[in-house]
Amino acid sequence: MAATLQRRLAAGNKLDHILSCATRIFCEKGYEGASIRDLSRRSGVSLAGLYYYFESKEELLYLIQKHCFTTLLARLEEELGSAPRDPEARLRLLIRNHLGYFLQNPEAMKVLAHEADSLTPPYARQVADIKRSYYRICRSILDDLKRQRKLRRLNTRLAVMSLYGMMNWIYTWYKPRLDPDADALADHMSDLFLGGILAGASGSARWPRSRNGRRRALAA
Amino acid sequence: MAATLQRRLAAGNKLDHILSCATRIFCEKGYEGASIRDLSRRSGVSLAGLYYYFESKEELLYLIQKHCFTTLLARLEEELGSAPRDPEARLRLLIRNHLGYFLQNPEAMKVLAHEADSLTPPYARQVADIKRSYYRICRSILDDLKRQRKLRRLNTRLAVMSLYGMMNWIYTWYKPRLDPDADALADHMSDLFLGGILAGASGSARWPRSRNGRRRALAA
DNA sequence: GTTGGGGTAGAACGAACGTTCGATAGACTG
DNA sequence: CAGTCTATCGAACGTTCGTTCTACCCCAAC
Repeated sequence: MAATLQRRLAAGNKLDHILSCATRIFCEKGYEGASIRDLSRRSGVSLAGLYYYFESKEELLYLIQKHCFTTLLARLEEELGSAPRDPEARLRLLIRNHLGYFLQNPEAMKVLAHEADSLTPPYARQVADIKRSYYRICRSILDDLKRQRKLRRLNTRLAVMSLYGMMNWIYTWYKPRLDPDADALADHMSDLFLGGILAGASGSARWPRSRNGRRRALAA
Repeated sequence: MAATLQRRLAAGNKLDHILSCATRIFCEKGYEGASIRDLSRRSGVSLAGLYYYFESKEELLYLIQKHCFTTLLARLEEELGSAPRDPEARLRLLIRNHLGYFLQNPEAMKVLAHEADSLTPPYARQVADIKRSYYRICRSILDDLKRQRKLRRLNTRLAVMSLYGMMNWIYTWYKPRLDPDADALADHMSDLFLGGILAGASGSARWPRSRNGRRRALAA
């Protein structure tokens, strides 16, 4: 194990090259659909040679996911460290960070979002831990916002999941030529989400609840 | 081809059984990760016997996706047919229809959302056509809403995609015991989305644009 | 009572899979 | 110069894949 690590440090460049090829292939064909032979062809490394750099196909996916989530989380924590205390500002920062990283690394983004369930327990747990940290940051910002604005009816779990859904779904539709850039997209989603949170869940009853507990649609 | 159709009509029940087993397997292991042998075991039909009912593994996925999208679209069109003209009401109805169907068929939902790219051209195009119809209904409702409320800055494409992202991402996190039921979820997402659209994109400038065209976060 | 076709399955096909074996070439170490 | 270690490869291993071949059973029609 220690020997493996040393090897990797010595040959870091080539592993990086392999990982970036693997990311592209997983993105194009999915984890299960991609083969080590595809990776061999694309990277120019022989089939057997690849196994000098990793132990299994699954570890390959793990390395990609771990690296991306770690980077994403580290960037966010750094930015939040020197950010204002205001929850709205912090949430906007989180969204900008998330979309900025995702649109800069669209292939990795797809592998993160689409292969979230492809790892089995030994690897899956480690990635899940990082993801949980990332989730919790967003959730605690939202809890702060809820307190600050007295949003009594806000279900923060649902809100977090809705926000991540909006953001993570991007990989299925985003066209760089057609759609706005990362910052504009972040503004759009920040406005949409914050507008919805602040307008809908406060006591202002813009959409009054009907008797059975569901909201009625307004007739005009 | 006509003979194939006749066979299927005659033995419709068994094909249904196979399709429902296949849906569950695709849901659990993904399209690429699932094998016809899995399906044989689960359905109780021999490996060769299965091929009496479909022509290939890919057609199996196609049949599942086509059936689900067609049902979803038909339900929506029926409900919208006898619905009020008001775009907000119609949008709420669309969301309720979408989530209602998805949470009633969670395995199929995952296969639709997660294997959207797994079909190759001959099959993919037909499914894409149905999806496009479904997308356009939502988009045209949003265009109506934009006109009605004079939401000058609303990018309807982004709005539609954000909404679908919120809704389709559900399959990654929804826990029936923990989370609200379909109607409550539909209300939550309707309020969030409509609140965001109406508050953020109107001329009211709740979040003033900064000089470079991006919005500034408020300091309180 | 024979015929014919719908429905079924055992066994096998060739191809592709993830992984490993054994060898080799070069570079550093004593 | 002998010995070790890193990095690499061709070839092969055993397994599983999607699919098909062939034969069988059953039951209705003639």
